[in-house]
Amino acid sequence: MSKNLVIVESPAKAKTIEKFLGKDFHVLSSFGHIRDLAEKGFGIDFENNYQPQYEVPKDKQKLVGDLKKAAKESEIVWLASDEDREGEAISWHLFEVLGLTKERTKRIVFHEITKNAILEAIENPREIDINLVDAQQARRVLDRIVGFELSPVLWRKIKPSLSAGRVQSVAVRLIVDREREIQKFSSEASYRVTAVFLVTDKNGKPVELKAELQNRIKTKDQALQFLEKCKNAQFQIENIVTRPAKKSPAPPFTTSTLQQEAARKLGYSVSQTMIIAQKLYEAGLITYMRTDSVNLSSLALNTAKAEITSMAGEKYVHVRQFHTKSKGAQEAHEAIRPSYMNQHEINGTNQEKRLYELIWKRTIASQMADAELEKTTATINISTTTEKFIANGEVLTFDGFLRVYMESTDDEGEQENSTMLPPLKVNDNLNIQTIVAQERFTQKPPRYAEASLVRKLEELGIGRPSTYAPTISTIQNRGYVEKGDREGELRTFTTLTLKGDVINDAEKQETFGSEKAKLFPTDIGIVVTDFLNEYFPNIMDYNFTANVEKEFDNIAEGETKWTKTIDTFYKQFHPVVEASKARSDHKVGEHILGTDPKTGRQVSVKIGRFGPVAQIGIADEEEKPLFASLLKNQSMETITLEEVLELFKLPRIVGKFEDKEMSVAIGRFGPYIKHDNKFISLPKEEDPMTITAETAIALIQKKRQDDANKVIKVFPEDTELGLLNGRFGPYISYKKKNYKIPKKQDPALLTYEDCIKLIEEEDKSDKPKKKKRFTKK
DNA sequence: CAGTGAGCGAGCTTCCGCTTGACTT
Repeated sequence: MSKNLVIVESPAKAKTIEKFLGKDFHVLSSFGHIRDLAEKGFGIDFENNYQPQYEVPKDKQKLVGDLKKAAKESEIVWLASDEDREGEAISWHLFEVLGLTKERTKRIVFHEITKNAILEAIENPREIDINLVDAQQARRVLDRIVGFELSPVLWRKIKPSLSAGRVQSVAVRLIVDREREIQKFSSEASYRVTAVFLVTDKNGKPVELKAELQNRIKTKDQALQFLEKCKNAQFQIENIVTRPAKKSPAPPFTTSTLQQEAARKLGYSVSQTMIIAQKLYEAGLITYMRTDSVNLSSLALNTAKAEITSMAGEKYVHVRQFHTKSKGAQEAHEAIRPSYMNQHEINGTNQEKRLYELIWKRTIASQMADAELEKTTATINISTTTEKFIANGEVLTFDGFLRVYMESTDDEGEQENSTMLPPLKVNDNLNIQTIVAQERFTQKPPRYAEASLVRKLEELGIGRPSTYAPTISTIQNRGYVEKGDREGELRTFTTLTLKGDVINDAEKQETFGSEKAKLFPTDIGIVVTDFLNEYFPNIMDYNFTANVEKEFDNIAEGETKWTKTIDTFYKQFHPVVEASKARSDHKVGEHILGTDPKTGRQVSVKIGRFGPVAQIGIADEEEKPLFASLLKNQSMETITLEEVLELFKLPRIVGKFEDKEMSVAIGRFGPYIKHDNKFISLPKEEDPMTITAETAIALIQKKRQDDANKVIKVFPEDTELGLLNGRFGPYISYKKKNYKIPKKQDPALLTYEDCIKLIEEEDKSDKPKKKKRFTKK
């Protein structure tokens, strides 16, 4: 055994570091935190000054045992977890759990995985910073209190299994607030006026010069008046200004900017990006992918410089060190960059290749020279009015970093590619070709996509690089938010065209506002957010995290005791929770739409056990109430009495087939036909209210056909056993459980005995399943 | 995997941040 044991957080890091340190050092990994508050209950002793009750979780016990053993066999244990609040706490937990002593324990930190950085860290050990650890304990305990006090209130008031927390509830609020902004938004029209002139280029050939009127025009009448004025006007170049301009490269990637760019340029979801990046990291191709730092190691800077020089020449090099702007950044790691700058591309899946290329380009570009431009603005005078046309031109005089990388933006605004202007002189008279006044509308604020929500959270200092992707998943899994598309709407707009002496007035149509893979709040999300906003405005405040972070900083500085901070918070927070529980009115979010004209009973909507539900009658009445789930595209906020009454027209009998009734209804998975106790989903284009018996029969027969194709083989020995074709290829179905078939095996050749063998093998290897924690559907 | 939602009551759900696998419908 080695004399020295080094413990880091990540196994990939351990492998790299071991190479730098040589034989006397053995490097192991803690795989993140090794201890946490007790899983059940609060895990906090409220009677005893908020003493945390820590436990080693089941899946960490073996690891902790191994670490203990390794520590015992080593002379010195080097705790090398990250240099941030969480990392310090990990070191402290290791110290406590492994039973280490101060004499033979050293705490070291490094921000980059380079040999020099690590050797230097070994030269400069320190002790565990208990103040920083306390700041982490405060963070942990606060999050537990907020989450575990609020969630049960939601179970009681709205629906079981819901959740609330410092991060997720604010994330949902952002989406709900944005949705309301969009609803409130009314777009304003104005006229954008563009002119096309004919001028001659260097060779005497006619070319077009496009220019835009300085200000937009408010109304159609005014636009017409303007065009009238232009009919007999002279157009003359009044002024030409040319000025140099620069574009600078974006900083290298952090977790959040990588997620944004991968979404924009490659169309990856936030979690997809992280999974692919993890692969690249484990293969040693990139640095750590969960980071808030834009910092690059000096090694990286030097090798990037060399790479750019050999690729493009020294002129293209501009070494920069960027600085993190985001709130609450802890900068324990480098920016995300390629491990080796001279590796332009990699082997791997297509997705891995593309993500790597993106990271490589962004990193290299960040160390390249600014792009240089020459911007030209020509002002064009109109003889009959004081208004001016402006023509903009742009010439790239030096491409600089643009040679490898251009950052994308979320703006879908009307951007015109600026190009070079033809040669112009002041006082030149211009030949007008057309002037077009086109009606344009102000745009609704866009809904958040996954990545733009992450950007907003980061901006507010809410959440950490390691939690962005899980948070996005959580709010979708809880049913607060749904990712979806919205089809664009059609609208007409007016285009006025002046050509010669004639003004043409035309109406055209365009679609607008279509959105893809955006986050929409559900009724549950809206009701939960409204409820939390009402009772817990402090927690829901966009600045709540930033405010408590200041408190944590004070603890880290040793100015405040962490239990004092928690005590102050809890004494204020807990009574509010109790008060919200005591509220004895009906379900939160319930509202009454009117009365059923047939029975005179009350019609209302609320969040039920299975989501939004409409109800006729109330529970206390002698006659039981009737219920019907809202449709996917309906919202509790906007649904009308008429629409609700429609819902109760189902189930509807559409006719008979083979002497059995066919009925249509809407279930958990959408509209379906029920016939002979079998269920058949309706395709999207069929409306359950209008579907005919003929169509229904056709669907039933199609379903029978499909089912027949599904079966590869059945066995006379046992009717419960079947070989079937499924979404993931052939499989064995037995007693309602599914079993795999080995890939190389031809399923058609399997005998009854083969199948039973496969089933027994798989049942045997079925390990006791872990609690479903992340993958709950 | 499917028409649920009363009422009774037991027992469960839940947070955020560090880390990787295991796991397949």
